[in-house]
Order: sequence, then C-alpha cells, then structure tokens
Amino acid sequence: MDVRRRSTLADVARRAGVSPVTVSRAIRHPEMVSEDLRKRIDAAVLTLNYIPNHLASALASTRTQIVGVIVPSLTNGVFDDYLGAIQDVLNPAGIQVLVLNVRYSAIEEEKAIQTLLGYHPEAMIVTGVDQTERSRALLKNSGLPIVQTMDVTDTPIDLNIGLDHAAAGAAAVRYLLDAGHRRIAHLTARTDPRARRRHAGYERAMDELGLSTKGLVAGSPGPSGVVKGGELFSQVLARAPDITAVFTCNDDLALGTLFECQRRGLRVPNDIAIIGFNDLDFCVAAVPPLTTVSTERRHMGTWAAEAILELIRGSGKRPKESWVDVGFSIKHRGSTEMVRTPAAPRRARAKA
Amino acid sequence: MDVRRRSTLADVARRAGVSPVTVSRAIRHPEMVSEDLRKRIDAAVLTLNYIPNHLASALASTRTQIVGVIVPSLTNGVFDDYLGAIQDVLNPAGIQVLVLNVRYSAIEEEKAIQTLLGYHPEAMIVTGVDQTERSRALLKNSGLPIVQTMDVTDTPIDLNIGLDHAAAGAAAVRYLLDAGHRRIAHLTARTDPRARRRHAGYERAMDELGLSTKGLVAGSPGPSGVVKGGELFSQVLARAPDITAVFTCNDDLALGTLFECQRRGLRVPNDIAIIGFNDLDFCVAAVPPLTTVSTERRHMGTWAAEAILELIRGSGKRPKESWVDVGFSIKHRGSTEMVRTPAAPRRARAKA
DNA sequence: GGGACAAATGAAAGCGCTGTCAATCGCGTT
DNA sequence: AACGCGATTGACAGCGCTTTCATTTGTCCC
Repeated sequence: MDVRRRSTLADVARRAGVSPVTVSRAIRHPEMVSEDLRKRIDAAVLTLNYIPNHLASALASTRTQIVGVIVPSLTNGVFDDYLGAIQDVLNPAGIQVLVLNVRYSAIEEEKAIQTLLGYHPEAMIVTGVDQTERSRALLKNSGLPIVQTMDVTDTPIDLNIGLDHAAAGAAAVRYLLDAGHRRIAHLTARTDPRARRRHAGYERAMDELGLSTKGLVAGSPGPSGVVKGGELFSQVLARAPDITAVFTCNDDLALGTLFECQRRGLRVPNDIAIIGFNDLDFCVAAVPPLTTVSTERRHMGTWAAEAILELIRGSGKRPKESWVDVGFSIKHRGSTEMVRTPAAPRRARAKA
Repeated sequence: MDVRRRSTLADVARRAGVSPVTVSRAIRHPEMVSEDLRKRIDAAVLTLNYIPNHLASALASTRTQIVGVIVPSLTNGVFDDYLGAIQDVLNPAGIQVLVLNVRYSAIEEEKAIQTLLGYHPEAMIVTGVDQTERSRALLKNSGLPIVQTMDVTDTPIDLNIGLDHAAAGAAAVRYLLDAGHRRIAHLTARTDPRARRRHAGYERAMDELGLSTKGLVAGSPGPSGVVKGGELFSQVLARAPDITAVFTCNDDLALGTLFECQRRGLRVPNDIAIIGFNDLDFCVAAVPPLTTVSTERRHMGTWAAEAILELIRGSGKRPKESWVDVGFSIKHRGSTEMVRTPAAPRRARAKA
C-alpha cells in the first residue's frame, strides 16, 4: 500500500528471499520455477501489489506485446465491430491493442504512425490504402508486419484485406438502375478515400448507361451524420426534383434522407428509393428498413489480427493469401422495394 | 532505410559527430544546444529516419507522457465526443491518450486498470464511479491523479465530474408526468450502473405520485441498439397496452421505439410520447424529433483532461472544485409535444 | 590581461527488467 | 565412488535513453 514509489521486481525478490531473476521467471515462465518458490513469490507479489513495469520489460526483452491500430474515426459505428474483432483475437494472446484515432486526416495519420512506432509495436494495422508517401515509407522501413484493411490496392505495403469500394458503389447504383431508376442522386460526406471511390463507382455505373449525374450529387467535406443526410438530400432535391432514388455513402446519411422524406411527405420507396452503405444496426429497424451495402467488417478485423498473430507468435508464416478481397453484399430491404405502380404520376423513366 | 535494426540515439550521435547526450538534448530541449549542432543533428535524424524509443525514454525519465482512459464502450455514440474532447486537450500538450475499452465489464475494467498501470501513465480517467474494490485500491495506491467521470459520488477516488443519473431519470419522467402522462414505460438495456440509476430515478418519480410501474419496465442485459429498442417496446406494449409514454435509458432505444410506433401505426407523440437519453445526432433529425435528456459529454472530457494537465504539467494544483456535477438538460422536441386533444379516445388519465 | 562566469558539451550512472551463461544441487549410472 | 545430466537458481550485462555532474570553451569585467 505504498503510495510513493511503486514496488519493483527487486522489492518482490527481497521479500520472497530470492534473486530478481527468479521473480522475473516466476512471472514470465512459471514452469521454470519450483513450486515452492513460485508460491512464495506469488505471495510477495500480492502483498506488495506489484505490477510489472511494462516499459522496462519491453525494453529489456524487445517484445512489447503491442499491436498498433490506426482508425480514421470512432464516431462511425463502422469501426466498433472491426476493433472489437481485432481485440477478440489479440487480447487473449496477451497482446495489447493501441488504438489511435486520426480523424480522417492523412497528416494526423502520419504523425500517429510515427508516435506508434516509438512504442515499438510488433505489428500495425492501418485503415485504408491511401497513406502518404512518408507514411508508407515509415511502415515499410519499420520491418514490421503491416496490414492495410477496409480497402484493396494493387500495391499493398505488406498484407491487405478489404473490398473494392468503387465496385461496391457501382453495384449499389446498378441495383437501383435494375429496378428501373434513372434519376439517382448520390450523397457523400466526410469524403475519405473510400467514400470517394464509392462515389466514383456511382459515376461509372451511371455513365455506363449514358446517364448524366449533373446536379445529382451533394457532398460535404465536414463530418457525416444523420442531420447532414437530411441537409444534403434537401440540396439535391432543390436542384433535381425529379430524382427517384438516392445512394448515400453511408447509413447515417441514408437515415437522414429517410427522415427528410418523412418530413416532406415523400413516400419511401414509392417516391424515393434509398440505399445506404455499411449495414449498421438501425437499417433493419427503420421504417421502411433501409437497403444497404453490407461489408465484412468483423471478418476484416479478425483476419488482420490472426494473420499478425501467426506472424509474430506462431509459425512466422505469412498467410497463404497476402491479399484478400472480402467483397460486399447488398441487403435488399424495404427502402428500395418495388412497390411502385407502373404508371405512377411522378415516374417517367426510360425502358433501359 | 535499414530494415533490420532501428537506429538509435547513438547512431544519430555518431553520424552527427557528437555525443548521445547532445542528441537527446537537441530533441528534448533544443534551446540547450547550439544552432550549429542542432542542424547537424536534425539532418542526421532525418537521414537515419530516427524515431526515439519511447520505452527507453520513458524508463529513463520516469515520464511517460501517457494518460490512460477507460471507457465501457466504443459502440455507443456517447463516448466519441468525450474521447475527442480529452484528446483535444491532451494531444497538443504532447500527451498520448491510451484508451482501453472494457465493454461494460467491471472485471475487464479491473484488468484494464492493471494493464494500464503497467504502462505507467501519469494520470487516469475512468468512466463512472462503480469500480470494484480492487480497482479502487489499485487506482488509489497508484498515487496518480484519477478522474472519475460521467457519474457523481460522495466518495470519489480523487477527482470527480459527472451528473446525477437518478435525478436525470426522475426529471425525464416528471417531464412526462407534467405533460399529463401516467402510464409511462421504461426501457433499458445493457444495464450499466448509470442506466440502472436512471431506472431508479424513473421508479422514484413514479412512486412519488403513487403510480405503479408494474409491467411497465422492459429490460435486457444484452447490448443496446435500435433494434433492441423496438423489441423492448413491443414487450411492454404487449403487457401494458395502455401506456402513453416511454422513457428509454438511451437514444438508440428511443429511436427503435419510434420506428416500432411507425410500424404499428401509433402516432408519436399523440399515441405514444418518447423521451430518450444522451441527445445524439439523430434525435433532432428524427420525425418527429426526439425529446431527450442532454448531457455535457464534451465538457466532462475537457474538464477531466484540463484538470489532469494542470496537475501533471502546470502548477500541480488541484482544481478549485475537485467534485463537479455538470447537471443535464431536457431537450424538448416533437416526440413529446402536447398535440393531443383533451378528450382523445385512448386517453384516460387523472388530473394530478 | 587575468579571473569569474555563463554557455555548450560530454562522461558516467542508472531507470526496471530480461537474456545469457555460469553455478549449484540431486540423483542416477557404470 | 567418480562422473554426468537435468533441474533450479543466481550473477552479470545491457536494452536505449535521460539525468546529474564535470569539463571545456568563449566572454565579460575591472
């Protein structure tokens, strides 16, 4: 119960009447110490309230038991599953996960990587594939296992698991196109690289059918959110009152759009169809339930963590595939259901 | 660009033709080193890609520049603001925030505190006031500045900023009572201690008017969520079809309730009034907007961080008040608006 | 112009722990 | 009875850095 100096290995050793090394072993490799001593030492640890100094331990052993994870946001419901999955794999293996939130800033990310490297993690997991050149160099030269997640690239730093956001965006739009929509709006906020790719997918899919997107896109560099969704939708609606569907870069915006429709008395999906992105919890609860593009967030986290675990603790072998595209799937729900009558008044669309 | 061994202070020193001490100073206290050398050293740092080893630095200086923060959840939109506020204060001061998520488990919290202590943080911020005895002892004996947030207690470990959740819960219910409601349900999930206190406040407020709460409460030990809100609401409704208002322990449940009402064709607030807790983003966007109890999350984070900063970097003085109740406020919105006609059919309530 | 003093740099020690290797102790082997 | 081996334990050095404290150098003052 000493308040001042924290007790050290040496204190415990003295108390147990053994040498410090033995205490260290009793803690790190109990099987190497006789049961007799182990008990004495455990008792001493308990009474002295000894907590090993991780700094000293890591410095001496060059094993920090830390894996660094960089996420662009915590606000976003998206990263909870992901982080949870990573922890579920790593924590039981005695590895601490150090999470740094860089708030969608590549510069902050660069700093965070540097900071994190100073803690000598045994591996790093970073979100996305759009690190700055310097970030890439830092990560590469670190010689550590690196996993880039959430997105895919032809030129990964090391390991890579994610999905093709342009393809996912295009798929969402084609889904609406197949349903007969032609005037499809796109809402986007907090335009991180992945949201930008989804947007690009939207443009591509529209372009393939020769459909113009002029006036159909509303974006905001600021943070995303449900309120923002309503605002962006209103903007588009003012410019293009004839839209019949909206693809939003995330579910928050989709929910905001849904509410704005309710507010304006627009029926969903009859007047406006909505498709979001991520498949957050509220999508299935909404009225109507929101159609959305579902991604394998937990799976990406698990895979990343397991690959790392194998590399630093297990065989040291890299996974068979060092590059994985986990794909995506469209959850078909009420917000895009085809309940419209063929000859509805506001409708007037090509036969495609 | 060495991939193997990372360069050390000594490497930089050799390269710059100075002693290691000088390099250390050039980095930590640039003003103590002549401009000439500083430049040479900076150059060497750059070419060698030197990143100080935080472990060694912290070990030698006994200053880790780390503040530990324990949160019960990341899923919950509630903790983003809070964490953001803490980082906004601490990061600019060169302090790293180590966040551990204990998923609403007092046992995990105990472990997390121990782990964190091993990293020798200079202070800790913990959520709530319901730590286990052992946790309390660990924190107290650490001799570090400790801040308990989000809740208030008469027996704080050290500093304490929060609000009285029982009072907030009671206030929410009285708000509904004042509006004439008598059959008020309460929904609660993931019953952490604070949610439990809000529930207690509900019971107290009801009891004050001699109103029975039998059959009016639905709870679930599992995680909260929008979907869960709908489920719990349905449960209560089955048992007590005559309820006219619902107080939920958080906004997710409130949103789920709102959706469930929409699904069932119950008008909000005419048939069912809803009041949530936290004032998350979507509350004002919802249709109707959700009345909710708003709490000062950012303020609590800022205060905690600033108090700590002052203690460990500044004057070392404790804040004037080491105990702060930040209170709460009810955001009056559409989901509880008094649009009901005096003689509505389903209504039949006392004059109170 | 010599001594005092401030500024700039370096040498040595050590933060708390772990890896390595040596020492010790039993006990079985031949 | 001498030897050897495995199982335990301890001594020592050092991880990479910072913190004294000492040394060197340049500068100022009377």
